Amino acid sequence: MADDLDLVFKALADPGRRLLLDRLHAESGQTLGQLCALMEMTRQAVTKHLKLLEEANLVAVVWKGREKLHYLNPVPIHEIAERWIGKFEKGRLEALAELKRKLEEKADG
Amino acid sequence: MADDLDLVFKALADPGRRLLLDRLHAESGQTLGQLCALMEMTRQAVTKHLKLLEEANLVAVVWKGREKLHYLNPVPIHEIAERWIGKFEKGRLEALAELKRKLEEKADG
DNA sequence: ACATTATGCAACCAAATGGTTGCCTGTCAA
DNA sequence: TTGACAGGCAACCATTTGGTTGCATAATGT
Repeated sequence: MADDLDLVFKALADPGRRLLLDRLHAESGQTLGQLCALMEMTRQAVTKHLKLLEEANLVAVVWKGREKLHYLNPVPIHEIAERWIGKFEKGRLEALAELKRKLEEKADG
Repeated sequence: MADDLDLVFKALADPGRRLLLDRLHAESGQTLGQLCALMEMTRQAVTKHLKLLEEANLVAVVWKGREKLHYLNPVPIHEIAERWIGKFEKGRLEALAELKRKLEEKADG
């Protein structure tokens, strides 16, 4: 059960990795060293997080000499929004209304 | 770092839990027993998954006699879409264009 | 040429995760 | 009133996760 969608969800499940995506969104093309400066952990730990992001296709890497430049790939996040979240956004207000109704029924007895 | 957003992302990181949300989206008010029927694991394991979904506020529970009824709460998913994914959707095409450009530069040398 | 910089790779570790089994409790129906 | 049904709780287990340290290697600047 490690399909593409699952890799993306798992990659997004860590606050450190979400921070990395935030930083790459703010400024693309950052080196590993630059990204490490923001993360309170060793370079090797950051590398592991970036590896998961790459495997989920959320980040693409371009080597330039001895430097590893990182770029955000917006496609997987878009697909999650479209294919998965969109499904729940449809009928959202109805679901919310039913939830409220059921919670009130409980209160009534 | 276990704020609300993080709880939701972590809850969504498991395919079994996403399936539970799918099923509750399709038919709300299901009992634990009904939900267990779909999951190839013990009732106790399903209970643990549902607990995480409840803690993330993705699922609300109403007891009816000896049965535990589960309802989808669409609010957290909506907030993730608005507050987090929306940020990346903005400027999505620009990011994609830059990514392509950088990948081509690499190919050129 | 050589020291420094940027990074990779592997072994190791603690804690969290995802599952199990076994047993207990409360509710319903015959 | 008693048995079956719906579910809770706790202990336990294997694997994964998220981090570390130590060492190796390739590119760069002086």
